[in-house]
Amino acid sequence: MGFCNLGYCRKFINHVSSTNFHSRWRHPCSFLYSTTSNASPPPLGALHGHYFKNGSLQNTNLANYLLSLHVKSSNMNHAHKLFDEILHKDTQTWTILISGFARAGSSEIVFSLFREMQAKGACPNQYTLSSVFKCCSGESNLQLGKGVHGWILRNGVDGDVVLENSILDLYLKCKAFEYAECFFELMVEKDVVSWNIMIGAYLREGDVEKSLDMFRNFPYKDVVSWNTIIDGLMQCGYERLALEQLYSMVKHGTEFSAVTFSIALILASSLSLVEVGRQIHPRVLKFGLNNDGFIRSSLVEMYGKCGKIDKASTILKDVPLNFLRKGNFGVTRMEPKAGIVSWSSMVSGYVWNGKYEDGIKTFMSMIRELVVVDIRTVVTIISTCANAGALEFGKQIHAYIKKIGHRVDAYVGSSLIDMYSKSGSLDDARMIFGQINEPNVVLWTSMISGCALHGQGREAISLFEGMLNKGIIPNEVTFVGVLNACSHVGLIEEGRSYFRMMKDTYHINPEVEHYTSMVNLYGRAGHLIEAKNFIFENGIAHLTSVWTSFLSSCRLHKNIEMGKSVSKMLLQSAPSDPGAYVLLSNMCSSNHRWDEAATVRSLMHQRGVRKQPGQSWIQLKDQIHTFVVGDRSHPQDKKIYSYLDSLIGRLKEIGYSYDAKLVMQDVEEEQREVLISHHSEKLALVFGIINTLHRTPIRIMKNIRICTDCHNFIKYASQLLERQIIVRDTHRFHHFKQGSCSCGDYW
DNA sequence: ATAGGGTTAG
Repeated sequence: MGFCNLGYCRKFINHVSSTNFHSRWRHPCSFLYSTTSNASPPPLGALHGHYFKNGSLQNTNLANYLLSLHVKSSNMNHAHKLFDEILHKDTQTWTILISGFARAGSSEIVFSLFREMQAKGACPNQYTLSSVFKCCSGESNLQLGKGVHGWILRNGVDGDVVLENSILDLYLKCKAFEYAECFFELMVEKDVVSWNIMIGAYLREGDVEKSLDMFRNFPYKDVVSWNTIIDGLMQCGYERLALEQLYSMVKHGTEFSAVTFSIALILASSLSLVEVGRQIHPRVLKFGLNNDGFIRSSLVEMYGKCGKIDKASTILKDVPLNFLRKGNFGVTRMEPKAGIVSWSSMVSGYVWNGKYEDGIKTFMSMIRELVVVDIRTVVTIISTCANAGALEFGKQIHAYIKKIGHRVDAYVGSSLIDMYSKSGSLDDARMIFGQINEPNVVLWTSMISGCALHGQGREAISLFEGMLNKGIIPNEVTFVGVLNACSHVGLIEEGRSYFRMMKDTYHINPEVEHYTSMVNLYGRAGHLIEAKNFIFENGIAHLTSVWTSFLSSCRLHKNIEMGKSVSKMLLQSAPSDPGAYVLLSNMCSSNHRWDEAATVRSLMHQRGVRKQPGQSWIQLKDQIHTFVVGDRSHPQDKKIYSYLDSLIGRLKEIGYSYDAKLVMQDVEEEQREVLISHHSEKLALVFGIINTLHRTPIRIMKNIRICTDCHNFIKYASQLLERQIIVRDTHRFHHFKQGSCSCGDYW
């Protein structure tokens, strides 16, 4: 508490008072505008070159003005270049650049500039300092923040309410609550921002009562106060309460801001109040806010949730590709933060529509255009790569992180571990994990889940034990990983005891995922009775997912009677879920009960239930190639099919036989054999074989589970071709090598 | 120049 007393010394440092940021902001070149009021201003690049040539950059004021123009148009790479050319840098020069990078969220650059500035003997002013604090808050860099705060107190820099707010925010973001509360009490001048910071901080901590209390007792609420409380309540899971506040905001007469619209749209879609969302959309258009990245992404999410995918993708499609082009005057300019989000939502939107390729390509072109992409966005994209299983793109982004010199901390590391393990490279995931020594629960959980995904049950368990030894408290996600690990390897006893540990030692209430994992554990090991008892003992018989898992175990262990009774029940209670139909039909056909299988299929057809079309994809260099069953759309299709036919023949010679039973398709019976030999994973595999060098491992991703025939086929292929073949299905990875699979045919 | 919208693991 050494520097709790905020009696700033009134000693003015000369340059602080003499540097009036705002008055110099417009002044030096204003004549440019007055003479050409209607014409667009000359391109900034030309101005820059002009001044460079005639030596104007020696005039610091003029150079600063030019610098500020670059920063205002978010052209940070130009700004940085100009900055290097300015001969005599004053405090303002540094401040303009630093605040620009702070606004863009490039904290690392801000920190290094700040250090450089101090080393060069330029004295930071309150504007520089609030930018630095903003970055410290963003990165939760308490150490640096404290140091700078100490420096302020030692040097008696005159602070204003803005600076104090940024300090307050720093301590709250770093969870130094006692200190922050004391700081708040002692603030000489508090404004609405100070209150909003406090209210927001309590909500982040989940202290709804305290924040609501503060909010209600605060008479000078502005639109941000309302946004904060509404969004915070929503984040804390109090969606109804949030909606109430939204209504009182309207009653109160506070005008909506862009943020309010964005929050309201998310609220509407999370409460499934599609009508509310639809009412908001035209108002968004009326306010001209449809170019706001946040709002756009909320609209996409809302329409996506209510099944209007077309509408959502239209909203995405409206974004011109040069929307975010930064820099010159003639082009639409956006606030950098919103720009990054809009861009990021565009990438996510593509992914959400299954257009991984477009999404990641957009990212790559963005990197080329923007020098600065903040790390949060990068993390979002890494998780996109993880879900797409796009190893090559993921690697490029990993390289990009190295290039910009960002430290791989627990946050970034977790997403990289997830990306590598979901893309099939557990070794790379292990390598990242080995490089980070942080007792972070998410970090450890990603590694545990990665092992589980690859069937490395023992490794997952030893990681989990290691984590406990380090004193890291596991959470509910950790247990999902651990239980999955047990169920993939059939470690019944361990699974049971970890489930108990979760409830008794860590007081975590099991969620659907944990229950499903337990039912999976018992069921896959063939303990069907125990699985059934578990379901009833835990009162989870109303959950569709546990029965679906149970049903798939019935199929695995060929217990057709139990399977049938469960399916019947499922077809009644969840008639629109395709899972039960598919499983039941497959179970019937694999037991040669063709008629019953056909009945199930026609019932499904009658009820208009459609199964998710199976897709497989494989990445080759910069492209993802996607295949569906019987796909003829690929440019190499002739080559693929003829190779596939000859491969089937060669595999049959070494023992592969076509497995007739199984896998439902919405087609006539006689087409069955043809179809099965043209399953999407076979096409993707052949495409991979043709286009890569001998012995290169092949990685294939699938959006549904791999069928028995394909599993068998790939086993033989891995033997014949001496290739490692890695397949990711919805549940786990299969590593095929020399004729066998890492799952031990247990999936 | 400070606060609010998207942010890693199931």
